[in-house]
Amino acid sequence: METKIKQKRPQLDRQAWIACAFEVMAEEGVAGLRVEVLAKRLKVTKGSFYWHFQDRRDLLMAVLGEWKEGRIRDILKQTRTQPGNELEQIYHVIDVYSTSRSRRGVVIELAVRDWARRDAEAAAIVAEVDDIRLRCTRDLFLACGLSQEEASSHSMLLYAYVFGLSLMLYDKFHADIPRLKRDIADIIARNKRDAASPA
Amino acid sequence: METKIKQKRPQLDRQAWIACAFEVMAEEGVAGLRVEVLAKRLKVTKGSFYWHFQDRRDLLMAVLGEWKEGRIRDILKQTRTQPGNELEQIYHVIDVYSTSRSRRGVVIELAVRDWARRDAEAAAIVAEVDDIRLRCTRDLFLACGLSQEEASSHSMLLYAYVFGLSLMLYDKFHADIPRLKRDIADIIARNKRDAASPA
DNA sequence: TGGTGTGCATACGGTAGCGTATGGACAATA
DNA sequence: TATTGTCCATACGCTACCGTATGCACACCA
Repeated sequence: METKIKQKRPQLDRQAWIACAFEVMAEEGVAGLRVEVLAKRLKVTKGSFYWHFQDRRDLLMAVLGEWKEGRIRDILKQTRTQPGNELEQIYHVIDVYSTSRSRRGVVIELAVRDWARRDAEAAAIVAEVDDIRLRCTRDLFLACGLSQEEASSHSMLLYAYVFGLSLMLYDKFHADIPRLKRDIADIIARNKRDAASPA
Repeated sequence: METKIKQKRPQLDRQAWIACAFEVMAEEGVAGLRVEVLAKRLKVTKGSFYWHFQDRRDLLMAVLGEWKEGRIRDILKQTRTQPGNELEQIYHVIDVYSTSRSRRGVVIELAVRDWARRDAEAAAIVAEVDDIRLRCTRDLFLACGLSQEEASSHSMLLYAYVFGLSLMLYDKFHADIPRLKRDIADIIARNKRDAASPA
């Protein structure tokens, strides 16, 4: 004798499919992003899917666009700061992008980059995002007084490090990983420490 | 009127299938590693495959084992050096593992790590390889006079950097990428440079 | 010359997935 | 109340796979 719920399904839109696609992509990668799998998750049939999307690629491109916008918005947010606070902000960026924080975001990031290795359009988007990110943190290093070349090197090191870290399985290597990460952040943020702090 | 070639196919063995599997994995990732695709490449049918292998997973495990052995052999080779030559060897490792060198090796590396994200056995192998690599370069840093903690940090930074670099698309960022890479290698190899070289 | 095992071909059943065609429920509207 | 548009279900054909069963050629061996 259950209350007769009207079961008014909220009507799906493209956004709902895209959101679900990010979920699946985080778990299975782009290869696992199948129309019928998404349909099953959303408890509809693929008749619905092909109403909202031209085909599978249409969805993939929508996912890609959304990812790009989100990543750009995020890096701008993470690197915007008050003048004088740039060094602290650099540490913040390293921390935020270091795996442990948002496992989900990292996994999606890796899935997209894996995708980009075999798809030109995805590669173009990733290249664009990478370029913006590199410039954002380079500007932080510039504000800290590094030269153009130094700032560029450190910015590149920063990103390569945080992404590379997300690829590795280093649990057995050292007992105090957080400490290692702090030391590494120091190296990336200002390798001048040894020269400056004793002065 | 061609010479009547006897077409004596050389008889395939497991090794031939595994070698072909590495090729396909480099191009398509683990997801693209299909029995019938390999068969087509080797110009046989899958009847042959199931003669040499139990099933698809049997091949995958063989690939994984081979990858592990090769990676361990390689890191031992790349980090073995004469006493006193350790710093140079560190630069060598950074250079060798930096993308541009062996595109093929890098792509396979990424494919395996992508695989490890969803397969426990692959993850275990990757963890083992990572651990060995981290220890190998840590020993180089130790020989250079760094403390245990410093050596560990630098070793971790080194690997995260080289793998992370292979994930990125940074062409537009800077005109002289080789120079940036050299500067970064300096940072990783000895962040004491600024303190030491003026002395 | 018959026998045996190796290495592969052929054929089959089964699943998963793509995209299409068509129809039906339901709401808004006229 | 009839009409129209929106959103989804159903059913279909097609391809790419997996794994199995069985047969066939050929070398080697007695």
